[in-house]
Amino acid sequence: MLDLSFVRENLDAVKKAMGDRNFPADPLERFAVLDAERRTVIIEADEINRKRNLYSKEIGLLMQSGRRDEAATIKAEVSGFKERQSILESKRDEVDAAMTELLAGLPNMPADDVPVGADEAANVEIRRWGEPRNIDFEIKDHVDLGEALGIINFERATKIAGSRFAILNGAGARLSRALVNFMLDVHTLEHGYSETIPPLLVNRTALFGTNQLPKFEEDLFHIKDDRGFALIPTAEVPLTNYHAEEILDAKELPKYYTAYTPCFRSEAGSYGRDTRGLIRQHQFEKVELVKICLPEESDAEHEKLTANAEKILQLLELPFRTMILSTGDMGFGARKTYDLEVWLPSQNTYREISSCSNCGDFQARRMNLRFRRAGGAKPEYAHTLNGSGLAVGRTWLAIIENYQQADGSVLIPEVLRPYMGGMASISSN
RNA sequence: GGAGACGUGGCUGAGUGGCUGAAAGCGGCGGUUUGCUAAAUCGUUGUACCUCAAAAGGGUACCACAGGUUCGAAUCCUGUCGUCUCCGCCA
Repeated sequence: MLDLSFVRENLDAVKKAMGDRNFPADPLERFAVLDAERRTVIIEADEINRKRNLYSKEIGLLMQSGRRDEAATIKAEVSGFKERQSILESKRDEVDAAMTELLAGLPNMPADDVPVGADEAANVEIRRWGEPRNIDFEIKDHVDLGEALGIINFERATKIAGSRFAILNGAGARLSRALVNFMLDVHTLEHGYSETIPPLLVNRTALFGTNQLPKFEEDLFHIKDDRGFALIPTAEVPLTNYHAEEILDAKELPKYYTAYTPCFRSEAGSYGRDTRGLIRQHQFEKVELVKICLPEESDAEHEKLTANAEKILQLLELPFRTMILSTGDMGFGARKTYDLEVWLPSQNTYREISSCSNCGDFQARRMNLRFRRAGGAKPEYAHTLNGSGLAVGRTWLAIIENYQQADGSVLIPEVLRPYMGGMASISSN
């Protein structure tokens, strides 16, 4: 969420940012009016409260000195305030709620070095790692390969749950488990992240904190329960909210958290897209990276976090490229995002496998996550970052496709073999 | 699921209708003392919003959260959420 006085003082810059993001700026047309209205109401409400407090104090004093008649006179007078007071209170609530709604509905300001552009076509490649393998036989995709190997099953998943679900079997399930363990080991043992097993159901407050609410309600699976639970769409939600409403000591920062969790997304509005295979599922596995850090360190931490995710692809020897997303393609809460895209032979292109974002203080303000520098300094909002390290399902299919052999078998990347009990390839016999 | 207790500032913990934004202690910050450290001692120390060109100053709100009673609520009432103890059940 953007700061009220920031928006007030930088209205034109905010409008421009909304435009760059392809975001309708019309909510901002209301801003100045609403802001003025809000202040008018606050001034009048505070003033009437001040008078009431003054009179009430006087009544107390009169009562104590036994002058009950005088007290009663003033009492009668103050009673007259009640109606006006309650009108002002409700007006104030109304205006405050409208302002919060307006601000909570605005996306983050893009960082200065984010390319301006309408959509993903304006994303800029900043580096590339590895060479796509030259495959001199007919390339199959992971669905054909996996089904032939008996390690993935879409039909039965559809029978049990529906479309956009998959079942992994045997070596396929084990490969997924191996990937999770491998990723967590690298991030905890080499990159310094603290492993966490968070709740998979979260409340609405947490969802507001990481900006799934109020705008992206329909992307979530909601639990039929009066506590307002939803299934997490990403472990970013529980990990980032971990320190919500806290004031951390600056010395404790940065904090690095990682978690493996299933993630659940309704994929409302993506009906025609990626219907084949494992790319876009209602339920998928992900190892998430989250950092909470000082404002002046977030850019450097963002680079490091992105490098941490890239490291996994390098160790797995999967070719990828790193993109910086344009203003039009960036997520709601991000001020800057790097996407990692892995090479998929079947699509002859690179596809997103990780998204690493610096959210600045945008989420911290929503969840009141602050820190305090040495001594009696005022609390400040921390910066939050998140990234996939990596999406396990997409890594799984990238391995199947990139490591496919002419006979339909699939080699296991060297680093994963210890996690697979020494298995060197998956084949149908 | 049943019964009971509780929820106060960075922390511990007083406070059962007005003089309480809140005692006291710890911690933090500043001063004095000190060769340094430690100790002692004095002062200071919540957050948000409004007002103000700014600062100073002034004001309002906040004692889990949301309502209510009252001229006046941390304190009384109702609901919600959470924590603890005992019983039951369970991975």
